[in-house]
Amino acid sequence: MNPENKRDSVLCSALALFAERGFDATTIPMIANSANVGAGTIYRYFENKEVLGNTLFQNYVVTFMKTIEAHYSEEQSIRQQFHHLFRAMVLFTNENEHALYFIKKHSGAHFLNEESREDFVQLLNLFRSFFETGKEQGVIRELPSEALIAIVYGAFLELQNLVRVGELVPDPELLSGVEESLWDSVRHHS
Amino acid sequence: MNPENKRDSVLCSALALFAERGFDATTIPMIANSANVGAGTIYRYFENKEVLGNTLFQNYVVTFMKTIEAHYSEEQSIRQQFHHLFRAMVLFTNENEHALYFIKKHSGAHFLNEESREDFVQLLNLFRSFFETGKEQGVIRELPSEALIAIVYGAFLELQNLVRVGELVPDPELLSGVEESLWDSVRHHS
DNA sequence: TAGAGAGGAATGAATGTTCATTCCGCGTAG
DNA sequence: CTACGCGGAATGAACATTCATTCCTCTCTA
Repeated sequence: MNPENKRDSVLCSALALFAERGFDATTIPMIANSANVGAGTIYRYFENKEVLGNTLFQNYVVTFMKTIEAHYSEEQSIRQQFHHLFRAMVLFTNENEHALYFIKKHSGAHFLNEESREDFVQLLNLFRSFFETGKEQGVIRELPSEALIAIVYGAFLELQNLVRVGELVPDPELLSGVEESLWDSVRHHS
Repeated sequence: MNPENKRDSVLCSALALFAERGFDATTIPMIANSANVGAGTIYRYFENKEVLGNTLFQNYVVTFMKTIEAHYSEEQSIRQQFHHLFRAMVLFTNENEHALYFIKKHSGAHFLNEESREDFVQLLNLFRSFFETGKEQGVIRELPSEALIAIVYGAFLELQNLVRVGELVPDPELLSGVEESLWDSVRHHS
């Protein structure tokens, strides 16, 4: 996001700081400072720190879902659907630095309100229904969908974190290697 | 850990709370209350909150490494070594509730001191050398070891979290299914 | 066209609250 | 009786939040 106004500037700085240090370890003055804005200005746009956190969380969960849905079609083979899911995750990560890591780090956080939690459940449901279909077709491994999600989601986010801190460079070769690895972890092997 | 004295009681309560809510969102009075101890008593045993956090972190990272090493032998085949690594992770998880999740959640936290960070690097090195050997033998997929670690570590911890919150029951069938899934994600496929 | 004035936006010092940490009086074991 | 371990109220620092004031920009007037 290129901050074109103070509100966006606050959101943008808060996202980076929350992802880096966590919600609780980030202070309002830090955010104000990083956004080049007075502390009071933040309260013109957000009722309080929690609202700011929830706004960010919901924004990005919804954006993530849209990214997935935009690249998704139930017509295709499960393998192709998986490819699109994976590409959507990569795309979202590229277009929204810090966002996926912020979501992951705070998906169980205490400051989240009901709406944020529901949005997150919906996101998981996208993945769940994919795996359910795959298992019905005998293409996906017979494990609880929760477990399959955890494997792909956990592995991907841990990788994304390495990229974030610069320990890994996401060139095409690495990406396709990772996609294959994750696919092998969830597919049915005969 | 069965708290037999006040110090252990504090450690035990702090571990559970840090894992649940995170270091920053956990207050000293919360810990004192949960440990059935006065707030001041905590300071008889730990210089301050950071020291308490680092003590826990180092304790469990070291215990985790010991658990792994106790079940490890370089003589065996890579597949067998992987099995032992996996069982060690499960074992450690069973014997030390909350501990692995605490480690994961805080492995990049700002309160960690140099020593804690070094211990964590050592832990990762255990995994790294396993994967390096495996790649040399052509048994493990050609991906950077960092990436392989992230996949196994990320997936396992996300799963362990599901178990922790009760969404998944770790029966033997599930465990061996997960082990196979993770093995398929890192092994070389011909 | 210049200048005054209104109204919204922005600021950061001031406020009240919450927390880590300290301190002191109490009880208990030796 | 004494000394050590303990609890929890007391303290001060750091924080989220508020608000009186300033600053900007647009508009209306002479």
